[in-house]
Amino acid sequence: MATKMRYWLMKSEPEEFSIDTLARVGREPWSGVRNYQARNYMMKDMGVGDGVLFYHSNTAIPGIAGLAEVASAAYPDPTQFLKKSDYYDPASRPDEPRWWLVDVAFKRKLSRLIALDELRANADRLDDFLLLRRGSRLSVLPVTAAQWRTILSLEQA
DNA sequence: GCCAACGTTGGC
DNA sequence: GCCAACGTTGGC
Repeated sequence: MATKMRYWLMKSEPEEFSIDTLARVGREPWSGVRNYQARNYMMKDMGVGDGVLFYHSNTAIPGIAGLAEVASAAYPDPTQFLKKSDYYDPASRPDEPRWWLVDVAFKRKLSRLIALDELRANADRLDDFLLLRRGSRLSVLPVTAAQWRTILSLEQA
């Protein structure tokens, strides 16, 4: 019996890794997450085929730029063991990795960016969307099926 | 276990 | 570049 499909939002700084980069490479290990809550979503709750809203953060107009999907089971983030990596974690041991990730595969770029401002303007239709919570900094967060549908309907507006 | 200091995120 | 919000670290 298939596990129920879930939906997520994953943030990336487009200067580091944008939806266009994902379109070009097709698939990418989501490395560098160093927050336990975000890690737990990837490690414990994600399943292959889950929907992903690809969000551009820390840029002139932050917002949802495209759609992707979870493309692998969780596995240890190799960058935590690479001394030269920005994501190196000297406290993590190979026999007990601290940081896990999933691969993410490109689905499509949205026909237009759905900006954070526009999401805020529709907050009443998005029922406590975690992205819009004050002070929210999570880089991986769950999206409900209803929120997913509402956001995609905004694309046509 | 408390909490001040520090580092990071990310909108603006 | 600023800084509010938040997470982590480490002394005690």
